[in-house]
Amino acid sequence: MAEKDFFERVYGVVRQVPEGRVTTYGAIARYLGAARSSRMVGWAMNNSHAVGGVPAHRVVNRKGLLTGKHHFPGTDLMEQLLWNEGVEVEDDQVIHFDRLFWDPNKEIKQE
DNA sequence: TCAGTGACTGACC
DNA sequence: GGGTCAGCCACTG
Repeated sequence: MAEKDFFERVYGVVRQVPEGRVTTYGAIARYLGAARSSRMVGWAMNNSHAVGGVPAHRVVNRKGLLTGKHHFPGTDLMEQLLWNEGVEVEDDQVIHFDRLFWDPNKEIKQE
């Protein structure tokens, strides 16, 4: 893969997340070879609004918790977006997270 | 320049 | 098995 910015790689991975699926900060960080820099993934999401086209609502923490929902314009926008894609959310947590989890390491795993 | 903070995670007790 | 600690890197005051 080309030597793109760390953020660009994060965005690239998030954009590849299929509709109705979710992934985690850790999975993305691991895919980028920075498993211990998962916070940077979260930071990238914080900046994703400036880039646009990044379904940040499909990115949750490893527990399937919508930890970043408060960073969305609407209080429940993140949850609404997930519901709109067929992802069930309850108590700020993705239901059947294990089933909906989309691992870039397994789905992409190339380059 | 230094110190604090954050949309996280894994290890340790 | 649940709470605590440290590591990671970038940004802000």
